[in-house]
Amino acid sequence: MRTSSPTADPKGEPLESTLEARAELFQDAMGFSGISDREILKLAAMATLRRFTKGQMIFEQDQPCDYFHLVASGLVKVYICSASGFRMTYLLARRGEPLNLVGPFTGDPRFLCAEAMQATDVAHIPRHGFVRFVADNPILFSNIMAILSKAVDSANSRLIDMVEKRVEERLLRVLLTLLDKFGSEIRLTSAELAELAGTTVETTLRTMARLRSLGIIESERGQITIIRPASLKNPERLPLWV
Amino acid sequence: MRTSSPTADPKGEPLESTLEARAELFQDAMGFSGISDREILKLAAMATLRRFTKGQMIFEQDQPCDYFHLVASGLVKVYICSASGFRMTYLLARRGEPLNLVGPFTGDPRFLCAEAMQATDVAHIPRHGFVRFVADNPILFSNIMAILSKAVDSANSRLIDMVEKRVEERLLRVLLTLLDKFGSEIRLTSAELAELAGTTVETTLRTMARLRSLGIIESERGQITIIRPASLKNPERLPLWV
DNA sequence: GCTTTTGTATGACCGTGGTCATAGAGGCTA
DNA sequence: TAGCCTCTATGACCACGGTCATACAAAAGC
Repeated sequence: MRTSSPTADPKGEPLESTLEARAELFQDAMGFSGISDREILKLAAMATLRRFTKGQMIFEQDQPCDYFHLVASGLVKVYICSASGFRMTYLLARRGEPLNLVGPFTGDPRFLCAEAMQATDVAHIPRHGFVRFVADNPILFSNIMAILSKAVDSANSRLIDMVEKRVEERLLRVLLTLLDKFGSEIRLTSAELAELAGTTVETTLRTMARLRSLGIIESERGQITIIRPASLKNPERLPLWV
Repeated sequence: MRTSSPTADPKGEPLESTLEARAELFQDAMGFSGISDREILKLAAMATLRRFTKGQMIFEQDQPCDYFHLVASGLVKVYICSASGFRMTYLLARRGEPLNLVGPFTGDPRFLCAEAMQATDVAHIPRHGFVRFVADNPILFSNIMAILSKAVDSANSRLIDMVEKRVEERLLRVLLTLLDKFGSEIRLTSAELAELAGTTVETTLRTMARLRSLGIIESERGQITIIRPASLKNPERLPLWV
């Protein structure tokens, strides 16, 4: 039934898991609220878990999309990569967050790459099964649309930021977003922050030095601590989606 | 039945139209392929046409989304507007193109504004009716997802362009896109081009002067003619989505 | 133990492009 | 015809931030 398109085998190590554990994962996954337990079990039955090590790719750009991916544990960055190697991270996903909501519907290759930032487990559902499931549970459509609308808005909002905001402002917005999502202890390197803010490592380090001298943050290798969260919460500054 | 939320009356002048004319519009509208004629008639029955003059707003940001909009004639730009007044156009829609595919599903206010660039007619469908129609015609979901996936990819791709491409390259990409969509005669001003490329009018004018001296384009007031289309078709350079 | 790699830190340089200014040409209305 | 607005055009200025360089500390590998 499958065409002989250049599909890629899923990466990562297969992982044993119980149906209940998978069901529990989908139960409170982003975008899956309002689905009955019985339906959730169908999803869980289709899913398989795979384990990825730090730095391992979960999917790469220009590959057809054969699976829907949902993070079960760990942390994943989803980014786009330009021809010249420039990266822009636009999603940091942890347990319960999907990596590719759109891809499974078309199956077409996209620009996106996903990479594990830590040891990470990811649930895979074959795309056709996923699409059929969504068709059977129309509530999912509204959920997915709501998420996509945020994603599109966020991307467009960042576009404007790139034009009219300087690096410091963009970095503050990234920090605010991370504060909302991960709390005041942010375990990211300057390189990772740079990819989120759309700038270089050097400029990020310089800007961080300024923020440190202002007493807004403290930092050590691989970790940033936000000392004065209030100073990030400028009413002009909304958190990004991610 | 309607809540007393701060809904805005639709703008523009009501326009008489026949059911057949509206059906014909939806027939070949973007994203509506694969719908039976009988179903199309239902859509057409829900729709009303409104006329807008050049410069008139079709919807504005932070307004709840009460209608699905489809362009029947003319040209509309959909853009986001920053607090400081900076604009970034991300869609030029003409006959058959929807203005807000996502909004009707959530109804929430978004960042977007839509403005008529010429005398323009737009079909309005109340959002609840539209959502119900989509639920009854699941093919629409895949169509919409396919369009959204392009929109998200395009936004992300432009994000990368903003970081690593200089203005000339971005402008060339915009010109290539416009060439594909409108042909070699592009009836836009430098200000409109600037909003598409994410730069200022002055820089656009300077860059256009350079392209003119290279013999790539010719231009007069309100119009750009691409003389050497081949020179835009660098294999590195993909057209944007719109 | 050593070496290598990764992350942080900072200086020097300078190009792109934003801002402000001025000016003229084309089009519209009164 | 005058007056006004829009669009085009171009010069002068300079700051933000990218690039390249060096240095050092911490972690990781062998």
